[in-house]
Amino acid sequence: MGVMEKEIKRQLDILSSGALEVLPGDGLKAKIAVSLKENRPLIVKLGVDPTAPDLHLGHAVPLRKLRQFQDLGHKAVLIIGDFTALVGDPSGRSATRPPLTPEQVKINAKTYTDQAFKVLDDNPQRLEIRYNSKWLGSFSFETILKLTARFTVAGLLVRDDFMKRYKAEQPIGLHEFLYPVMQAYDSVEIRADIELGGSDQKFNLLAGRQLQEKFEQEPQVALTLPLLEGTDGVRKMSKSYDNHIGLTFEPADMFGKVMRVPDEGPEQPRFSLILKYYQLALGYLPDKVAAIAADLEAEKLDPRDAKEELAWQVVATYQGREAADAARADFDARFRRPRLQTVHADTERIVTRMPAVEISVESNIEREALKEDGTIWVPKLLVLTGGAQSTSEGRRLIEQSGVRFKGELITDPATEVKIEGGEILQIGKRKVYKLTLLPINS
RNA sequence: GGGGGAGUGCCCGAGUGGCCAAUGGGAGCGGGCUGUAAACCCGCCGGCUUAGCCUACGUAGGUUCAAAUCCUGCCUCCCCCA
Repeated sequence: MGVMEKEIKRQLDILSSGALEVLPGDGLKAKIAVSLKENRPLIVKLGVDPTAPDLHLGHAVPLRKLRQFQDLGHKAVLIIGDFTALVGDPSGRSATRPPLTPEQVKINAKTYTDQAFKVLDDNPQRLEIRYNSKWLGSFSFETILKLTARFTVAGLLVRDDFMKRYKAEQPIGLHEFLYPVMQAYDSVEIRADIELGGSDQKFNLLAGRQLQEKFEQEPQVALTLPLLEGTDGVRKMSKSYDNHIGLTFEPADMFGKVMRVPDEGPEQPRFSLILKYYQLALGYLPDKVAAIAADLEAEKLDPRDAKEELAWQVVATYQGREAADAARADFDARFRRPRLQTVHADTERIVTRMPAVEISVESNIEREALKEDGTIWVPKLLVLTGGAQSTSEGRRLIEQSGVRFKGELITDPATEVKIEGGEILQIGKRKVYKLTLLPINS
């Protein structure tokens, strides 16, 4: 095998790892070959819809793949779909999604790129960011007619979710047909060699190929990535399923959420989900993933430790190493060896993230929460600290043995405690507060 | 333009006059257990210093001793025909 062939194979192995589909099957190999022969980087497109400001680990999957391309010297082009977002994203369940204002889109796009830069290489040689309103926004109706004439209704109806909805007699907005068209045009505009997307994007990616051909460009290769399961280990990660791990979550929360992901999904090989996270959420190269898999299999690596490392890496990426270290120490202290009861004496030392809650004498006497002698009804205290939404919830927590004040279990919802400052209040396993008493006039 | 259907707690969804703060599932929360905030088991899951009271079933009225349930207007959504 020649040097060239070896390099092609190396890149192909890395880039196709973890991919769900590569269409056409040998397309990626051909693109890499051309890239090497002509000594030019491939243009790799990833489209982003700035409709939702909250990004989660699932969104990071294509970003990781994009990064792999960058690391091999290729050029990532991030398309911010600000134009499509203005129209309002019709795909999926949430039927009434109000069109966003330009300001919102701008803010969302900023949030997105801020997060994306934590994964991507921001070297301008390797990364370009384009807003599709730049070209789509100025299209005349005539241009649109010419564009749409290149697609047929039957062709669009082939699309899985359109067909399903059509058969199920669910509504399909006319403008929804234009989505693939717009996205396809983006590929033409930037002359994409490869476009990445989730499995739900397959159709749109293929539409790009179709349109590029009409514009006499070499059609792009569509590379789809599997959807990452959420913290339930079953359904795809999504905010609407409440199983997501947000990229902006508090470090401790983020760490815990990763730890909480099951080792494997139902009826899947052991540890498959841990490995999937390594591969997709962290973008580990195939040989490293294989090594972890082997160690797990041989019981050289404890699955708990594998997951802990995973959690650390995730937090480190988005929140920094220090935060990751702290989150890990915190997790160990709270959930690992000792039960909380026995460790309580040391809680203050061990628990790294312990929000100090200031109880203001002045404002709370006015609200009749804190009495003049410094005592307070516990359910009220729980609300003041933010540990409970309502005194009713506070009551429940107490009734269910979830509340400790100065290490002592509170069992009666009517209990009042005296606050002098410095007391530790624990609510459940996760919430620990240190109370600070603010004197009057401070 | 015409005909039909629907709006219930964070989400899905039962409930068609009193037994409804409203079945069930999911999410969430507390406890137990544990390598794990997994799995599993038990409990909670509108508010209120809570054996009681208040507010709630799109919205505004009405019928009734009594309404999520019946009637009317309005709003929103969906389907079919054109």
